[in-house]
Amino acid sequence: MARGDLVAVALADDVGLGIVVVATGRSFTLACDAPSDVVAAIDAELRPRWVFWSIDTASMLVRHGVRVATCWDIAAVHRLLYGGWRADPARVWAVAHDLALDAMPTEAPFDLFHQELLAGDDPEDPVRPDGHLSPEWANGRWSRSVVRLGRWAELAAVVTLVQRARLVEIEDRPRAMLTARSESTAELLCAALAFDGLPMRRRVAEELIAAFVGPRPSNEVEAQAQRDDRDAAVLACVPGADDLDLRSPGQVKSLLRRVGIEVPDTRGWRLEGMRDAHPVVDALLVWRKAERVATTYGYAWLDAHLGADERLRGAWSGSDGSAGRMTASAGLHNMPADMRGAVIAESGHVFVRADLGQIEPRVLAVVSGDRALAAATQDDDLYAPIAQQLGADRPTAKVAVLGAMYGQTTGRGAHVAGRLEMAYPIAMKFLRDADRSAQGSRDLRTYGGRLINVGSTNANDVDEREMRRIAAARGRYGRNAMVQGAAAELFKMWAVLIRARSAVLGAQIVLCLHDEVLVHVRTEHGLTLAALVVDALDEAAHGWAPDRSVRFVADVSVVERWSDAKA
DNA sequence: TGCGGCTATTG
DNA sequence: CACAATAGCCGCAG
Repeated sequence: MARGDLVAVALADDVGLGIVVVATGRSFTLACDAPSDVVAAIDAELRPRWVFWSIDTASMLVRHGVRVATCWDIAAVHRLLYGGWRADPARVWAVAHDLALDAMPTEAPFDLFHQELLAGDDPEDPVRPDGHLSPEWANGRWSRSVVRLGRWAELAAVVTLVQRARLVEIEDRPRAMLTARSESTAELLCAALAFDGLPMRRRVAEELIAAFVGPRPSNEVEAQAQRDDRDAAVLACVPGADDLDLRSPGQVKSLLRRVGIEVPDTRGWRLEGMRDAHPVVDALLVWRKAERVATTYGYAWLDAHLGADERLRGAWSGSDGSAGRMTASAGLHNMPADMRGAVIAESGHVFVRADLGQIEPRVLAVVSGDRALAAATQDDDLYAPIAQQLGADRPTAKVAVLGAMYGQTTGRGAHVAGRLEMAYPIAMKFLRDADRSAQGSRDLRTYGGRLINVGSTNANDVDEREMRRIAAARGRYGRNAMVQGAAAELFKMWAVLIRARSAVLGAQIVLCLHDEVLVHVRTEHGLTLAALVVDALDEAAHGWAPDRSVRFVADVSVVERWSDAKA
């Protein structure tokens, strides 16, 4: 048996850790409430692909100070195979055994009536007579017993085998097994990201916030006074508007109406061009910026998410429920650019920051197999050769390509859509096919094998016009999900390779942002790590798209502040 | 109190 | 201003 095929199941709950190693068809329990150094030793010596039911095990291991190299994350693979987000053991088990989901048992209230109903069940068997998993077991009955632990681990091994078989069976998706592995290992990365946090200097962050909303108020009265001052600056622009509430879109609309500005909504991009129409417009936009900082990225945000060790922590998910991008809470994925100046490497450390250039059109070239588009990716800036091909300027070419990937049908991009179709017919057909499938409520599967669940509309609920509008939106969603999803798969392969290769440098990935990665490392290893990150992209891209006809590029820099790197 | 709408931030 | 996400406040229904 190959080293990588050795399967070890790690299970963890609040009280401890258990391990079962499965080899050549026989399983034997190594330990229950095993010390974490046993896990670490097994990982170092045997390098198994650990099997986890979910990221919870990885998180538990990380909290115990153990970072294993690779894993098979049953929940992550389930999401890949079947789409959506729900992937608890009972559901995964049922799907793996083709059992009806609506017959899935829920945990019975502990009373005599249900005791009666369950009389035929064996509490020591996690599988009920109807084939479903016992909810009691799914909720932790396996813990603190060597025998039950072994039984629970066997089930995980069984599910793993079913999942592997189904990945192989997916027609026309040869990268599915590879994707399942990297999606699994990305869960280990997420567990570490949540634990480690993003270095952020509290004093600097507070200064940046103060620049927008003033010093930290010491009580609620002061906070209210600051709010009132901000509001007054806007309301003073319009006589008699003192009692209007700027936080209410309807009242903002009437505020604007008083100065002769009639708008269907008050979104920033709509008001942007009207700054000259009346002073209140500019005042309102400035107010909105400050209000955003005050409510979402202000002192309360720091207090809630920035630890005493000056690390910003949020919850990480290896894939969202649709196309499969990573998600993060606590503002880690939508922190205003102005706040990035506070993301500063710790003393004696630097960040290696890298982002993939123009990843979506390059990914489109791979997944569609369009040779003409692949040729364009040889350029550092692929929009340059595309513009030349279309006989248009670069901004127009870029808008057209992005519009095709998002499903835009109006505006400047649509103007050259015909020429885009002529120049890159394979890529355009790929997008159109995805659009059409999704419009018809047919599920899609990404290049790496992720199922994209496409909803449907009940014709009774809406009229014909609304029906078409929803179908069109579904088409745009499907079109984009095929590109965005594949890009997410490539990104995660890159990220987990960086994680694996940079472990010897003591490096820590501290942020993943769709096409960008931030790695924290001791200063003396900065340049080595930067080179490693570039090599990792080459390796990931080659494994993902072996024919090498599409070029991927990364912008890499070694910096002390995140904001120093913005290209 | 929960939820949809509006708004803003990011890729 | 199309695709995706998180997140806050308002207004309304229950």
